[in-house]
Amino acid sequence: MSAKSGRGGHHPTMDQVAAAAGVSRATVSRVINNAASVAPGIRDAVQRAITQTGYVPNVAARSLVTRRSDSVALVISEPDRPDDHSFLNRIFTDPYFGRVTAGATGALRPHDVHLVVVPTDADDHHQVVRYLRQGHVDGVLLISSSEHDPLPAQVHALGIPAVLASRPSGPLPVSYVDVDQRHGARLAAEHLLARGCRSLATISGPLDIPAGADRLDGFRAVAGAPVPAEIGDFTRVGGETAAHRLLDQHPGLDGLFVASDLMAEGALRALQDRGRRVPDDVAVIGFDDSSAALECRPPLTTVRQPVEEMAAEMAQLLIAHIHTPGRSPRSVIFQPTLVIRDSA
Amino acid sequence: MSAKSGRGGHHPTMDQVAAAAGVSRATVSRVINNAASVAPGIRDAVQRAITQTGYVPNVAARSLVTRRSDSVALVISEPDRPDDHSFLNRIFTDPYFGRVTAGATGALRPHDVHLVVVPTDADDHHQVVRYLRQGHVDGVLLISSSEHDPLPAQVHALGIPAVLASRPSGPLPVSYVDVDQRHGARLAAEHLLARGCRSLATISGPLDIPAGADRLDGFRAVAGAPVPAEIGDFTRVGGETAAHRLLDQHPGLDGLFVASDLMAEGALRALQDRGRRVPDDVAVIGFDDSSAALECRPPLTTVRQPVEEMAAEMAQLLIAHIHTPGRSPRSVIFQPTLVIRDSA
DNA sequence: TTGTAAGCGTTATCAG
DNA sequence: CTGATAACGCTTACAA
Repeated sequence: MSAKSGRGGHHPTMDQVAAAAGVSRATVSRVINNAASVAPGIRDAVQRAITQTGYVPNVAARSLVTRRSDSVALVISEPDRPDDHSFLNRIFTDPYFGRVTAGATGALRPHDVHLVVVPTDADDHHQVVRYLRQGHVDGVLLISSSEHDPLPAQVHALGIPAVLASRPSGPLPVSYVDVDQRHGARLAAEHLLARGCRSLATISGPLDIPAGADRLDGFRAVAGAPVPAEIGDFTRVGGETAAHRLLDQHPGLDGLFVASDLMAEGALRALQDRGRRVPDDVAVIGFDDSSAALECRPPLTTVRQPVEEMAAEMAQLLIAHIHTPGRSPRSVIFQPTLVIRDSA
Repeated sequence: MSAKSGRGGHHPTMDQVAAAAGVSRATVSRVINNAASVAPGIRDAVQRAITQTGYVPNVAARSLVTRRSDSVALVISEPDRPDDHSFLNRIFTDPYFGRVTAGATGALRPHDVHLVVVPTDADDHHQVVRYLRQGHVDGVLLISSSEHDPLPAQVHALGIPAVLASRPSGPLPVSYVDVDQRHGARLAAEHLLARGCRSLATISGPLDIPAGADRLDGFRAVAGAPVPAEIGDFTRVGGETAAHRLLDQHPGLDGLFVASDLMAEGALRALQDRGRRVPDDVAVIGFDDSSAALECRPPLTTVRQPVEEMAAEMAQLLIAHIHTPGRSPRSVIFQPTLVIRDSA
C-alpha cells in the first residue's frame, strides 16, 4: 500500500509481496517453496500478491543460501580440433547432440531444472571450468570426444556432480551412461556375414575415443581381425574420404560397416561416385540410427543407439548425484539393436 | 594458519583468503576486481593466497550485490515445430547455429562473459522465460524463427537486455543485426539472368519469418513477380521435396534460387534424381555460404552471409546494452556477397 | 592505501 | 501455523 511497494521497478522483492499480502516475508518464502504448513487462506492471498506484483525470486539471493541454482550444464567438449571454431560446425551439424539435448531436457523438466548447453574446445577450457566452479550450475552432463581431454578429470577433481555420456577413457570414479559399443558392431558384422558378404571392411571413428576403438574391436571380433579399416572423424566428409581410400586399396569389398550414420552418408556418396550400387555391389551399415540414416539414399541399415533415452538416464543420474552428494558412481549400459533398411 | 582456514572444504571463502594473506576481505575483493589502488606487495601476497587456497568467487554472493552474472544466453527459439523435440534436430543439423555460436563466443571472451546456449520450443517457453527472469544471465542473444513467436516481445517486456539475430517481425524497439536479405536475393537473380537462364524459379523459406519473405521478395523484384516459388522449411529434405514439386509443375526451369544452402543441398539431390545436370541443365544458387555449400556436388554458388561477424556484432551490441541500461536500440545491417562456385 | 561495516534478497532456525 | 532474526559470501561506501 505504501508508495514504495506500489511500483517496485522491474523487480519486486519478497518483502513487497509480503507487504501486499499482509504477511511476513518468511510466509511468502514458504508459499513459494510450497512448504507443508501454510493456511490455505494465507496461501491464496500470497499467491495473489505474487501474480499481482509479478514477483520472481532472485536466483542469486536464493542460491547464496541454498547452494543450488536449479540448472545444469550440458558441456560438449572437443579439445583436439583445429584452433578455429570448426568444432562448433561439427557439433551443430551432427544430429547426435540434438538428441542428447532433447533427452536431457525432457528428463529435467519435471524436476524444474534448467539445461544450458556449453560447447567448448581447448581455447576456452579455462573459461568453462571457471563457469562451473563459480557455481552457475549444480552439475554437469559431459560429452567428451577425446581421451586426451582433461575436462572429465578436472570436473571430477572439482567435486561437482557429473555424468559422462560414455565410458571414460581412463579409470575415473564417475557415473556414466553408454551403449554396448562392441555388441553393436558385432550385430553389424553378423548381418553383413549373414547377407553373404565375402569381403568386409570398416570405417571407424577416431581411435582415441572409446566409441571409436570399441566399435572397431567389436567388428573385428566377428569379421576377423585383418579386415581393412580406415579411420574417420565422425563427419560426413570424413566418411567420404575414408571410403575412397578404402576403395582404392580394396576394390573388391562388398560389405562395409561405418561407425556413424553421418560418415555412412559420406561413404554412400563415395560409393556412388565410383559406380558401386548399394546394397547390390556393396552392403553398408551405419551406426546411431540418427535422422541422417533416413536421409541416406538408399535408407541406411544401421545400429540403433537409443540416444534420447540414454540422455534421459544421464539426467536422472545427475539429479540423484546432486540430491545425494556422497552417492557412489554408477554406470548404465544400453543395448543397441539393428535397424534393417535398404542399404544392407 | 588456523585449523579452520587450512582445509576449507572444497570452496574456500574470501575470508579465508584474506586470513591467509594477512589482509582484510575488502582488500582481497579489490585485488580480484583489480581495483586501482592496492599496494603491489599486498597485491602479490593476495594473489599467492588465492592460488594457494584455490579460491574462486561465489557467483551467487557476487551477483547478489553487483546484479550481474557475467554470462549471457544465446536463445534459439522455434515455437512452431511439431510437439516432439524435432526442432532440436533442426538446430543441431544446420551449420548456421554453430556459426552464430562461434561468432558470439569469440566476441564475448575478451569481456570475460560466458555464453550458454538455450534451445527452446513452445513447450518450454515458460521454463526459459523463468530462467531469464531469475537473473541467471545479464542479457540475451535471441534467434527467433517465426513471427508468431511471443519470445521477442516477452523478453523486451521483461526489460532484460537483448539483441535479435534478425529484423523483428513486428515493430519492437529492440536492437538487432541482420543481413540485407533482399539485396542478397537480388544478387542471385541477377547472376542467374546474366548467365542466360530463361526460366527462373525459387525455393523460399517459411514466409512467416522475415528472412523467408524478404529473400522471396528480393528475388522476384529482379526475376519478375510471377516466378514460380515453392516454400521450404530450411531443412535439406524440405528443399528436396520443394524441388520435386517445382520440377513437376515447371519441367523447363533452368535457373533456381534456393533460400538456404541446406535446402539447396536437398534440391541438388532432387535435380540429380531427375537426371538434370547442374549447372548445365539448371543453374542453382544457395544462400548462407555455410559449410553445406562446400559439401554440395557440385560446390554451390551461394549468397554469402557473414554470420560469424554478425554474431560478433550482436555480442558487442548486447555488451553495450548491458553496460548502459538506457541505451537506445540500434540495428546494423550487413551486406551479402555472391560467392561463385560451380553450381551456377 | 587499507579496514570497518552496511547491505544485497533469500532461506532457515528459532520462538511464540 | 506464523514471525523475528541470523546467516549465506561478496561489494562498496565511508572512515581511518
